[in-house]
Amino acid sequence: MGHHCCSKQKVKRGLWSPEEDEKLLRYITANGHSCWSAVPKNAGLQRCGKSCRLRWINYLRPDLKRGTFTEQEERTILDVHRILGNRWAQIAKHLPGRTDNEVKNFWNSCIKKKLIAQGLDPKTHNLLPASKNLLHAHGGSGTANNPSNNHAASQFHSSNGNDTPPFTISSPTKAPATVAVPPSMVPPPGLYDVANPGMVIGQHDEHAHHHAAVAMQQGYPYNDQTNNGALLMSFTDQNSAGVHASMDFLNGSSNSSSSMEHAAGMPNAGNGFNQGMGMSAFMDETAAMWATVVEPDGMGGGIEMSHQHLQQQGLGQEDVVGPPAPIMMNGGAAAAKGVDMMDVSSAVYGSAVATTAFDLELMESCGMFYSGAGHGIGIDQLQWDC
DNA sequence: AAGCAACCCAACCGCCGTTTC
DNA sequence: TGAAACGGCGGTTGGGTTGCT
Repeated sequence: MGHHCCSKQKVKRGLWSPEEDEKLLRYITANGHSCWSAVPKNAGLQRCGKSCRLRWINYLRPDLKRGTFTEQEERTILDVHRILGNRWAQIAKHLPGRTDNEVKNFWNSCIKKKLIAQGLDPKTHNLLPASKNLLHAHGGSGTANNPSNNHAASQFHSSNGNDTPPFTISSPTKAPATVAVPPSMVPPPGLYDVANPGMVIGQHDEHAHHHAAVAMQQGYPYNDQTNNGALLMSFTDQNSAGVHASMDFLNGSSNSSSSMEHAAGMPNAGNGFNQGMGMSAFMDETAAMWATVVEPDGMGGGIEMSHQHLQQQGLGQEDVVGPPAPIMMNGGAAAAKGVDMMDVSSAVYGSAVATTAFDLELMESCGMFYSGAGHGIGIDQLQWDC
């Protein structure tokens, strides 16, 4: 059963001949395509309007970029897909000259396989269960989240006795029904314990200038109910010497990679962040949140927490400041882990310097910061009125 | 060289939301 | 207000190409 516009007339199907291409190209160049259903008749083609539209969009359009995808394009696809999932048209909008069909084909024939080869689920960008099991088999008692749930954060445990995972992947793939954050709830810059809404761990002030802020009162600043992709996703690698962080979104309008550049891009928003300093935070379904602050030189880092809160958690400042120290905040039980962070994209592509066109427009286009009730956090607010 | 399998990608299918009448 | 037309999208298909045996 064909499309209704095709069922009315006898139309040709299959590959387009050069003659047909020329007819369509000539017609649209001269007349445009205000009404696709009229195009085949006016252009003298035995095709349905839908087929003409597809041919124009995917092949004849003059602004199309042909040829293989660049590494940068590849990274952009990966980054955007992580957030949007299989919304190829949206992804393609961030790749000038590329069509949704092209992106989709490239994903299915190339990127998807790369991810699978890396043991990652191409849908969620999480580790595949088989890979998780493999890594769990390295030993150590687990603090793992529900292992049957591929969406949960995956934690692996090294044999070094400190129960520190070799790396951690967290990907909040299930968005809450609605993240409605009234403007009054938009918190000031500071570091927040997501598991305890309202609990301010760190304040932004002149003296504690390395504090980063994540304002996620009840979950994720994410309102795409159909998407299963990860909003925030990072690897943490305790064995890495440098401090790397990843905030895979929020890299502002600047071109940023998915690792350090993302983290460094975030502070560009201004208030609440210092230039060149990034924060990485990611959460899992148990509302656990990891966070770290990254120094621009990649040597410092760690998290500064309020002394009061540290005491509440039975931690001293030295526990979290200094060495790279992402903090896991889960139900108020903070645990300092000496881990560094590496973005999954870098893990896949082995590059931490490539850039992406991923930008704030995307965030808005997917409704990421807007609640259904109209009380969501706007991009401008997310940047803290920069 | 022939046969086969895997891969690529252009095109189709069917659904959905929006617009028009 | 509802039906039809239309445009757009994501999933799927199938023919052509390439690589391997």
